Amino acid sequence: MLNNYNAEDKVLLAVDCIIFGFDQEDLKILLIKRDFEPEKGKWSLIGGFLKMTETLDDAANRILYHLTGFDKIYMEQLYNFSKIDRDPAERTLSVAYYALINIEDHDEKLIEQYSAKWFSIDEAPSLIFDHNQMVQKAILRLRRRAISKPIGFELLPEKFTMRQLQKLYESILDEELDKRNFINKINALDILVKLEEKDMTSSRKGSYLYQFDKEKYDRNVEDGITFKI
Amino acid sequence: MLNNYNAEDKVLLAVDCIIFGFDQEDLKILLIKRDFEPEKGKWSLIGGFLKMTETLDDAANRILYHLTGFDKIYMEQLYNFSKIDRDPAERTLSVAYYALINIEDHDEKLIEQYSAKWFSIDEAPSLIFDHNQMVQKAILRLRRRAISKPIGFELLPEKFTMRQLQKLYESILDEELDKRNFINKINALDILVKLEEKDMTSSRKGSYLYQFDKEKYDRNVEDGITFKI
DNA sequence: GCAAAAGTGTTTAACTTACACCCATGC
DNA sequence: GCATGGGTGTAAGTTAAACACTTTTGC
Repeated sequence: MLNNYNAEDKVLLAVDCIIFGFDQEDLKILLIKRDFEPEKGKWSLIGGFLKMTETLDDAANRILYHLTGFDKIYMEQLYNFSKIDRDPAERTLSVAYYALINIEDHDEKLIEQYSAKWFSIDEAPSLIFDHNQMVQKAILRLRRRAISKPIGFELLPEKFTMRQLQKLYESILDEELDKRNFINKINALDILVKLEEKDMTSSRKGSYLYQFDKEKYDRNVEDGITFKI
Repeated sequence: MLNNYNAEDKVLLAVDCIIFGFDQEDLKILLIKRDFEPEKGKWSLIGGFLKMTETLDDAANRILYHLTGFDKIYMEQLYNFSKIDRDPAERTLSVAYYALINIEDHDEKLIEQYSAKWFSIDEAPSLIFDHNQMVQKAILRLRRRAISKPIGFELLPEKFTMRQLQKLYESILDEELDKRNFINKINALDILVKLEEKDMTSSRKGSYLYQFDKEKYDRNVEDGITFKI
């Protein structure tokens, strides 16, 4: 270990974002067509480079804001990828972040402008560099989060039906869940408010809308109390 | 997002290691007295800077090897800390790794040479920069790992008693466990071999020694099958 | 009236927890 | 013979899993 910082190597540090969305059917990720070399024209995660004056969280937020027009998105640092030649152009490390956004909220113009597109997880194209690996790791992390705390409301509209919530969990976990057991578990958590309103778009009978209640959540789920879907 | 790598900022990237050990009583971490500025003379995690020619895992291994004389240690990347002024001398990011080593195996000479010392988790001194935060995060991660897979054999000698294993888990989780329930759960995993030998140092009756069986482990626990202590 | 999705409880099985006594040995 | 830590099983409680029928309403 040296005591002279000047003698040390400096590196380029990228931040790449796995942006998850949900369209009431499938879990999706937002990808862009890369418009510069290397690998121009191929699909890629959205990313950018860390600036001297920002933290990694700042950088991830900045990058996301540029593409989607939103800040205050749920976001979490995933892993630092550091294979020597992961970027053929130059030695670059990349810190992957994953983010959850409500697919209906984003600004379509911005997305067009960046040639971005939503892909279902299983239909996503092959990506540049180690981005496929990043996505895989992000899915696993999301899955682990999802079974231990009620994450994922960020992926739904403000008001949603139980069925939508269940479908979201099914697509995150990639398995079917029992309707009654699911509802019982969610209700046991006591973190939602049932509204008077019904959603009439998906059935003749209509289904009650629910809303996530942050206060209830903090009261009932904080302190790392976990549940199991 | 720019398309010219040269215009981007480069940063110093440190790797800091939280080294866990276990002395049959307490969970410990290995700290060093820093012998250079800034913060010379204060306690710190062991660390170093990433070199152009190595991955983060390489760097963490190199740093650990220098201090302990061991390679092939269990190690896992924890998080990338990036607060702007975390190092007052210069903008530096740090990727924290945590490692588990058998406290009896390490090379004491090397440790003396670096003025390193083992501290019980609750008696550790205040550390430089954001190193306390790193340690906290590492403990939480270790705890989460410990309850979901039988990690931690790296912290024990090759042959160990059930009591030792239980004490290790108790010190990781910072709670007392029931002796019978613990043994039943561990046995249910079927990943240990019970030896004929007994350890006579801790009681007159002596207690059977066990050994971790990698093959059994792979056969019975692989595929992310988790358990709960 | 019928198709399509919504809503609702109970029984069974699995797992987790709590708990207390005898054993072997060295001194 | 007694003090010390080692070893062992069961019953009760809790949690998770499996399961099917009725309701509403637009067409």
